Amino acid sequence: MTGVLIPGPGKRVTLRDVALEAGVSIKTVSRVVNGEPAVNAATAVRVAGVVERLGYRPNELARSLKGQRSRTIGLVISDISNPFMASCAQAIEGVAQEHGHALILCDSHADLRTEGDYVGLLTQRQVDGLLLVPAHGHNVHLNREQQAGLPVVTLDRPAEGVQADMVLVQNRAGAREATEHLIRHGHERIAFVGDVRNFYTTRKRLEGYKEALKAANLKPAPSLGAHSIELGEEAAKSVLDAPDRPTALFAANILTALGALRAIEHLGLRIPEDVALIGFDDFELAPVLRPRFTLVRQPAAELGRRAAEMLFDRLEGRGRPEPRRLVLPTELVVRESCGCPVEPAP
Amino acid sequence: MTGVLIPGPGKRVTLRDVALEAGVSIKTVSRVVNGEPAVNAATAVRVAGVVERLGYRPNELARSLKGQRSRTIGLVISDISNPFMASCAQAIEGVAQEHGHALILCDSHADLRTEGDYVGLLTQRQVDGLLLVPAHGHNVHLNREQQAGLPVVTLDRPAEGVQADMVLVQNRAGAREATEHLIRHGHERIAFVGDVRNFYTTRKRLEGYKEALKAANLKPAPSLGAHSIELGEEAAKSVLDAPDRPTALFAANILTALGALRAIEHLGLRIPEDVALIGFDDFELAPVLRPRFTLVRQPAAELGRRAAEMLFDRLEGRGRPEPRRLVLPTELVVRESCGCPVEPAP
DNA sequence: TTGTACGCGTTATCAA
DNA sequence: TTGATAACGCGTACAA
Repeated sequence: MTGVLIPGPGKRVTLRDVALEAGVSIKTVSRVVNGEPAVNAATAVRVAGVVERLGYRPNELARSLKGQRSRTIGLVISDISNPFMASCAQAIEGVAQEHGHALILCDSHADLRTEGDYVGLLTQRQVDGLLLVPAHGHNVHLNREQQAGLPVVTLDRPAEGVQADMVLVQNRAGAREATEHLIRHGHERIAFVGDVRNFYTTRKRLEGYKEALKAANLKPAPSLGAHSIELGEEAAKSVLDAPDRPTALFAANILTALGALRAIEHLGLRIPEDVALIGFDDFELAPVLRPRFTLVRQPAAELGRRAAEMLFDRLEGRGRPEPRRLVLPTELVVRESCGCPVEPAP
Repeated sequence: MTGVLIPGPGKRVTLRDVALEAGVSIKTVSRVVNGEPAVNAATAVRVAGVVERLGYRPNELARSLKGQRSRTIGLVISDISNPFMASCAQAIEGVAQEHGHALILCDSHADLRTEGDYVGLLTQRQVDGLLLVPAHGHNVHLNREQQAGLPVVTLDRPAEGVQADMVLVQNRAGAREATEHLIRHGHERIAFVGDVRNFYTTRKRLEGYKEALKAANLKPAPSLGAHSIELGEEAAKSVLDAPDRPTALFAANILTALGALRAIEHLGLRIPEDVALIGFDDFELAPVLRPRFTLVRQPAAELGRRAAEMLFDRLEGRGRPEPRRLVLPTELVVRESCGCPVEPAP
């Protein structure tokens, strides 16, 4: 026995230690710790005292190994530094917390291979379920895990090549509504600046845009592939430099919205007098910009929350076995960049 | 060999299954899986084949239980939906990944009690180390874990009542530099709008602000307690409504910066002609605002990265035993809201 | 080169 | 009401 009272590194107190100290069997300690009924009140109190004094904490790893469930879920997200994703993640973390589960965070950087690696790692860690924002491509790695019985819920977009639960937002309807709003302002040449074409969200928003134009007998003018603010700026510039300059722009995500903003300024045009502008995907500063930014808002927190809840429905055995698909409404937040009258300062 | 190739739900393949199928002992399979040398090449190949065919994946939980290290670290962050924190988290996740560790994400919502609960949960899960953005208050719960040998690194601010490694940014120097910049523009009445006074970062920035004013023989005019955009707006309004209106404002964080922006507009003042403005804490839209926003930028990703690296230094036994403290430089990004000449559009 | 036996810390079974 | 003992899946020590 050393003179040191503070336990050295790595010396964790186990059930055995408590049992020894309290003069009972480890099972009795286990019972007390887990609040099982069949324990003499007196011994329970005594054991609880020792537990407290020694600072015993159950080893969750051992519990998991024994119990076949890790009380852990995995989240593979495409980019946590994206505020939209961060809000999703925050909501997910909250739901996991409520259900007594830990959340392992993985950032795939929207790379399919990285995503696959992460999914593998997570299953090795015996996660009880998986939430993911799938990278573009064929998410085959999910098949294997699903067939092994791992519940999977995707959010923001569906996984390809796999049948999984999913929670989406109304990309098509949202884009359509925004475009219709521009049409109602009298615009006839409305351009679309969007991200990479083979992204699910880009495609859907493009569809909505086209639908609206078609219904009004107008000609679509899409420009795709803008995967950064810079590319968005270039795309917007070339669109606005065309001979028959569009009088309105629909920027299908935040990157292109900001890029468009820069392009418009660079060209010396005014919003909304020369070019009306509507974006997709919320950002905190939208109401601070001048003119105030009109956009299609996505319910980020709710997206995360509902996806997590859907996962726990599975984990807790609720709901039908067939894949579920939930689509959340977007909201057109009308401010000024679309050409609507300036609100009085609040 | 059964006829069913696809394992049913929950039926995880174990070393035993592989061993049985390959006609070898468990240990031999283990050797093959872990790439240990002492294995006959032929059997190694055969076993590897079975591993592949059965889709065996080592149970990381069992490994951890045996090996006394979970290859998992915990991150307790105050608010993941804050872009600054999200960038930290992203960098941390990357470093964890590089070191083969999983990252458990916990959002304390800046609540001390929640933080304590999370720290407890994480140790129960046998995390190898802890990263946290401590909530305000006495972070006593850390003492216990630290004494049990758990490495802890805090970021953005120090923990109170505990000696732990930490990575900070130069709050004082950054604020001082910003204030000096305003002074150099000729301002003599420079107000400070900041978050809650007992926040470490608020205090340090306030100190820097005061230092700069004192050196110039000017009188400080701080307004504290602005813990939301709305409160920031009110604070800025009351400051700017005072009889001797300040000609410049230093907004000590992003919330107050946005609040100030609103207040200034509401009062019908112009930036920087009527009020010059400098903020603290970067945001993506700063260059998009008009006028372009001058601010003190914090190296969020580096903060996260360095903190994580510091943790792994400990985990891998590098470095001295005494607590380390790393302070990263901030950068004054001069744009227009401070009164500097308008840059030509790029 | 391969296999046996044990232990990691828990919970579950069954007997006392 | 309690306790010995066997799992959980893996790695380590030692034998064969």
